[in-house]
Amino acid sequence: MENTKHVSKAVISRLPRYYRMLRRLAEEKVKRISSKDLAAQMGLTASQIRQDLSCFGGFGQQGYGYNVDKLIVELECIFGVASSQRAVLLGAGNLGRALLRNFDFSFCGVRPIAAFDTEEDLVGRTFRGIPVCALYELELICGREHPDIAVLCVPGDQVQALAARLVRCGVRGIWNFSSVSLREDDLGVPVENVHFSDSLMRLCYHMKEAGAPQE
Amino acid sequence: MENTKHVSKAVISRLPRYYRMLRRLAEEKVKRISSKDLAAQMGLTASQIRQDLSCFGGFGQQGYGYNVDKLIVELECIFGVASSQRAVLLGAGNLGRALLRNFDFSFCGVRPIAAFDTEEDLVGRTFRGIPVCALYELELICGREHPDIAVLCVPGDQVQALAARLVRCGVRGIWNFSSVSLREDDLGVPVENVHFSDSLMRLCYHMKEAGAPQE
DNA sequence: TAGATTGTTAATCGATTAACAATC
DNA sequence: TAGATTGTTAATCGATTAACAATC
Repeated sequence: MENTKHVSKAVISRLPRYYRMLRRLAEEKVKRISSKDLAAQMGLTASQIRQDLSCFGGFGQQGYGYNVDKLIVELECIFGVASSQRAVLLGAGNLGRALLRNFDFSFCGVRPIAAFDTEEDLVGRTFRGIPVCALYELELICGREHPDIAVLCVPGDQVQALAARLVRCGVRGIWNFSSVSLREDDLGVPVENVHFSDSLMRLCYHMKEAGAPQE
Repeated sequence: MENTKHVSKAVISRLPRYYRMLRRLAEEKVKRISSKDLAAQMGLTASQIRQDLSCFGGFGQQGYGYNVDKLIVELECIFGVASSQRAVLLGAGNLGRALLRNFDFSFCGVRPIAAFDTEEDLVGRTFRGIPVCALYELELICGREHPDIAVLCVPGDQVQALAARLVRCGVRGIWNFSSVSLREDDLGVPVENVHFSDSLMRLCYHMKEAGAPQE
């Protein structure tokens, strides 16, 4: 029903930022906020915030602003946070383990249920209560547990084949940390590629720009 | 000199993707590529690629396309990859260690020189040859080594103060993996915030969209 | 009631695409 | 020379900002 209007990519990439800021405000016991104040805190315009939110409904109130807790719930609804997606993690190397141990999956409404690796020494161990299983058990365990999301932390050369295998296992979304990009068009399910190097290169670019003018 | 035209944010965020793709093509021994072929492989339009690159100069040749190796060098120039930035890493927890061990800093022309932590058991250890130092030595070591970039992998509540301290130590850019966003306007140096949760929430959004229509 | 602030419409601005002369 | 493909200009498209009536 909220699917009628097309929501642009730009809007979608701002929504998680709104959500983070609102969760922080809620923690600080802020009960209400105007688009004006929210904009100031986030470095955006009030107009843009109202425009973005109005894609999904009228969540505010004239003369009052937005109720922080209510808006959080609305955003969780938009993202499906409440529906608690189940995730499997592929590759329990340094990065995979760092995610299992440190990343707050529940913030996004995601719950890791198992990790997989080919490394003998890792299989059987658990990290924050999540067991590492042997990769050959993937089909078996997915058939039983029906995970929604696969988190890929494996070397780049294995990613393409593994992603296809996971889609056959029924996962409906892929969160890809490997160095090789995956494409939704190839796989048939939504993909988010996380490329650390892109971010670091952008930083280097901006540093170069910041350095150049005055010197 | 390439600083005359203003280059939009959208262009800057595509440049690292071009660079990754070209590096991959170079590995596969591809010597030349047209904007048309590059666009097809990346899911963009040829026009956009030519427009983007022309912000920085005429790197192609009519009737031929782009020389892959030459274009790689041009992009490295744009990002300052060749100048080899030196980085310190703050917080040698799971994520910090995962970066030190796995992430290919040199791909971006960055070289980690030291890590810092307050944890006694970590101080003195090395990861991939990078020593973990005590945090109280930060000013001393920065005074001696003049790092360009700080990589922040510390808990959210410490980030703001630590970032300011690093800027006083002379770092010119901050790569922030903590859950709290930093802003260039507050710090006076370029910042890249990496928010895993934003990416995962976007994935959840797209999964919800993909699921809704047919069912 | 008066003040504040929304949701929405219209105006502006910027980014992407299309077209094509230039030229390898 | 003919074919291919660039860099750039103009046209289109979309996203952001400004303005304001509606209303809490």
